[in-house]
Amino acid sequence: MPKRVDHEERRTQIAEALVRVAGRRGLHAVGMRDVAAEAGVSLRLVQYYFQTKERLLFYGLQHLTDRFTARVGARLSAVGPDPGPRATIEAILLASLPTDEESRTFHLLYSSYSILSVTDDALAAQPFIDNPDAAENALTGLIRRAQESGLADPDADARTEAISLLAMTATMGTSILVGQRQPESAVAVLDHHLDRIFSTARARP
Amino acid sequence: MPKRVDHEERRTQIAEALVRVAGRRGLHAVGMRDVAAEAGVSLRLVQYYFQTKERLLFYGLQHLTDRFTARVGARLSAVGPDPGPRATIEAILLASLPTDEESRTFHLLYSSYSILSVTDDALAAQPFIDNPDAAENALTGLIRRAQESGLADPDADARTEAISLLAMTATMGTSILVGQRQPESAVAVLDHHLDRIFSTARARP
DNA sequence: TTCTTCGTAATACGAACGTACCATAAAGAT
DNA sequence: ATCTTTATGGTACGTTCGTATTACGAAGAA
Repeated sequence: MPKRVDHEERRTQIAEALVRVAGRRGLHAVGMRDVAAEAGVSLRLVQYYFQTKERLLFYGLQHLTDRFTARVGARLSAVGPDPGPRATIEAILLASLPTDEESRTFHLLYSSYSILSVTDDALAAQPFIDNPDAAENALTGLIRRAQESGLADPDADARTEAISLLAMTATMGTSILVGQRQPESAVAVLDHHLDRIFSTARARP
Repeated sequence: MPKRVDHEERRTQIAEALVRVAGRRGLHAVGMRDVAAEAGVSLRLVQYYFQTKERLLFYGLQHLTDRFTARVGARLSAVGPDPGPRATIEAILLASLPTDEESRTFHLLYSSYSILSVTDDALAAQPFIDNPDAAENALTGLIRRAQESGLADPDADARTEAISLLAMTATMGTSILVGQRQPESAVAVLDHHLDRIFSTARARP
């Protein structure tokens, strides 16, 4: 046989080509020939490693979320050793905002997949559904721990605030993507709410 | 000539067929033949009233936003004559949540158009961009007036809160759409923040 | 060495899509 | 009554897409 190549590596290479071309022209517009050209391989090879376009798209989504998870992890370690809960939350949220090319692509494609999953049952059954829950649980835990440490408002509802922060981040991310909002504006809004949550003030007049 | 039909009426009829079929199968999957079949007319007629598919999509988007604006207006009048600012805001936000078939379709298609506009310059230049600004300004004004009337926390930043409420509503709407969240949960989160904003408590310990 | 299997290529096929073209009946205008 | 315009239908064209088919060189197995 020929050089016995690593299939997983090749699949990753092709999936990254998919992400690049989809980030440029939109997920709806990418064909198998585009992916092949972008990856520098023949159309037949894309078929060889992913038998069908559907499978290619699934794999691409998986690859996308994996890369994003790794990216958030890297951001977290970058804020220094043992960061406080607020810094941790801020890092997670800011990593989700489309401020550079990679996060822009991620946001665009993740949104595209989500919207697609509404009318595509096969996609709706894919694993990326549990990702939001994980983020929500993580933020809820961080806020709870901050409350126990006296760093955050003990009267705040941790889960509600976690949901709110993630929800605001997502929409404002899309607004940045379509050019309706500047990243600084989004950061200001998020910081506003972090200030509120991470204040030990008890509000009762 | 034949019966001299109202062009605008026909276009509306076809645009509504577009919205229906796109709401069912997704905007990316709708072709001119589908729209023609759904509207009960020939393919040629769709071409006759909209020369190109791009124009059909533009008109469909316009029709969609018009219908939604009317829907929100109807909801507003339904809350009774001269409602308070909070009831008004609540009506606007709840009307945006995809809780029935029409709002579900609106949310799905508006999101699809938005995502599409990121990679489609012609769509990005379309009018639907200013709609979010209008909602943001409306909510900001309502909060400001509530503050002046002593109904809302005078320390709140009206615009930031307006942005936040709309952002949360949008993301949670998508979550409902993809089946990740129940409408009641979204309403609870929104009410939580409305309670906070519409409390006259001064928070300083 | 011969045989089989794996990676890669080129190309063909059938379907679907947007668009263009041709046709025609009906209703005013002259 | 003829002519022109309008609304509508049918259908053909060219392209693109996902997928299938065929082919072939190279490397380990026998």
